[in-house]
Amino acid sequence: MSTKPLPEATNFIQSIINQDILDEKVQTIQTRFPPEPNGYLHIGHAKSMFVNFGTAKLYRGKCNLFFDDTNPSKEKEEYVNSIKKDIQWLGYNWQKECYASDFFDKIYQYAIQLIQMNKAYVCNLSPEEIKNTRGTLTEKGQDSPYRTRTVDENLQLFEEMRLGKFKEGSCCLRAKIDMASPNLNLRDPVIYRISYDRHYRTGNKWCIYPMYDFAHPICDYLQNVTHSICTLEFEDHRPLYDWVGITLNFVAKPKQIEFARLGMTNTVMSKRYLKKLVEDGTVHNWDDPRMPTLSGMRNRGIPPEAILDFCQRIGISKSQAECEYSYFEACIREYLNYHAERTNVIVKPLKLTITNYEGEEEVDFDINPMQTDKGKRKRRFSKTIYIEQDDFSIEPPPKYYRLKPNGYVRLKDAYIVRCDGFIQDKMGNVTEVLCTYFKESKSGQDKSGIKTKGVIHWVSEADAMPIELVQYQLLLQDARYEGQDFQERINYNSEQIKKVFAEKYILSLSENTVMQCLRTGYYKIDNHQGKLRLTEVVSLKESFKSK
RNA sequence: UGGGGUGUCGCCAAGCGGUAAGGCACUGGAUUUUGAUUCCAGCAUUCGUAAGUUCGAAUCUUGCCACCCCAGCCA
Repeated sequence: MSTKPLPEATNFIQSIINQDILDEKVQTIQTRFPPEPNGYLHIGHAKSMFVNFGTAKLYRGKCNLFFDDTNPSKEKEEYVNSIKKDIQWLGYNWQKECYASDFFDKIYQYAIQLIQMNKAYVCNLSPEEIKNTRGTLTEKGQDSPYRTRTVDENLQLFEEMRLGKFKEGSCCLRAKIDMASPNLNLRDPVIYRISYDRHYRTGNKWCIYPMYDFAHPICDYLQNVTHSICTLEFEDHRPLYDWVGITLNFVAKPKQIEFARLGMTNTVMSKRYLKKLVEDGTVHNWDDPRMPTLSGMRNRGIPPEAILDFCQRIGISKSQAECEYSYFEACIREYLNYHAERTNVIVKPLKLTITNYEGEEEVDFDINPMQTDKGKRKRRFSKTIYIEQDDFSIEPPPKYYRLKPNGYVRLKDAYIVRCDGFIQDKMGNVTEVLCTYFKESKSGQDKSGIKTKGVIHWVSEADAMPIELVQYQLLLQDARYEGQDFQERINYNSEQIKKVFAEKYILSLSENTVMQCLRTGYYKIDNHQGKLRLTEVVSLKESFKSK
């Protein structure tokens, strides 16, 4: 018996594992993260990774990456590559990289063993006939007429299935359990089926493929998995999972534990929908910044640490939960506020001329006010600068702290200015603001005595450079309870490309990706084909709220 | 409807018979050269509901109620 103290259980999974260790049922913990390579990973998978990799780490155990590739019609190499990339991006390392397809030979042997034990039979009922004889929720099913075939006959037929002598759907291998079971999964489930689709890894070597319910417990066992953690919808499958282990006499039986999958407001998580968005061209690809995929989030500038923090904070339970998106955003903001290097970007530029200023000087600003040891950066201040259009108003609403005619405002890290006038075009749009500055009000050495409530950011003409703005707007209605059609639920507006101004020195940063917190939004600035690009994803729902 | 689950603040979520943690959101107020951040303060006499056991129940028992999952040769 180990004297090592058990990790304190912070969720029900850990309580179960602690008990298993106390009961000496297990020593080292082995888990697995089991995606099917039929799409890209999304934030829901991040929760699964957090549970599987995180649990293994907590107990100083191991976690494998296991590709559940038993359905050749849906799986692709592209997906396994993206999955591996996304896991690494999140910061997890797997112990072994396994594939269900690596175990096909062994799974096949186990099927034969089952037949020899008279626990499985080849059934010639059509899929529709199987459906019709399965019974209903309230009525028991009927035994297949092929249930009583002899072991030798089953062995012979299964071999012929493997050799490709039968058509798809003409027969399958079924476990012989109980057609009267109240659990539908136990009514002689299909465990092997015929498919002539080419498998992306095994090619045409096989034309019979194990079903999830048969392959999964075997693969877990062969990987020495101690705790097979999956989502709630598999709870009904646990008796079947256990049946396989017991019937095949596994020495160490892995324990299946289920937890609630992640649900979030204002977005959809199901791969079916995400795939549809990609296929009908609503988004560019799986990694479009509007997608809730991990690669989409990466392109949107969401740091992996924030995703993991979110998974940590929402907790693991069995209640079907739907987290508010604002919880996730809080995690992102918290991380960015502490880590993001600040820079100044003017999205909608408005020229501001300081009429009584001549020449040029340098002013300092904190690279990150949360971490002053990161130092300061120099920026040029001059007669002509650009401010945000929103930071100037001719007819300001009450409590408007920013620049207005005859009003004062501080230019961050520089001087206080007063608005003396403005120039409009024929349409009445303000094209330029005229100001005077106060020499004694310089940041850090202010002797002017002027108090300003507002502070606005700016970019000087000398430092300004245009960058491409790629702005995606999305309006995601949470229509899960509204029963609307999918198309009505999700309306992605087309992107807008604009010119914005940023400061040149963001080019000189060692990393080409700079995160910035601007008010409550988040942006990503990167170097795209030699040009600076600002990516912004605006939730219309949120922006309505703020107005 | 048979089976399997879940019900603790608007949203997550601790609690596991001794008298309701925490986070998000929200609301006040203080500091502030990002209307950000930070900081204080407020926010469930009550744990789906009704009985019962107990000196004492969110925690145990029983009956109701609500919601989710299952009738793919998908995972």
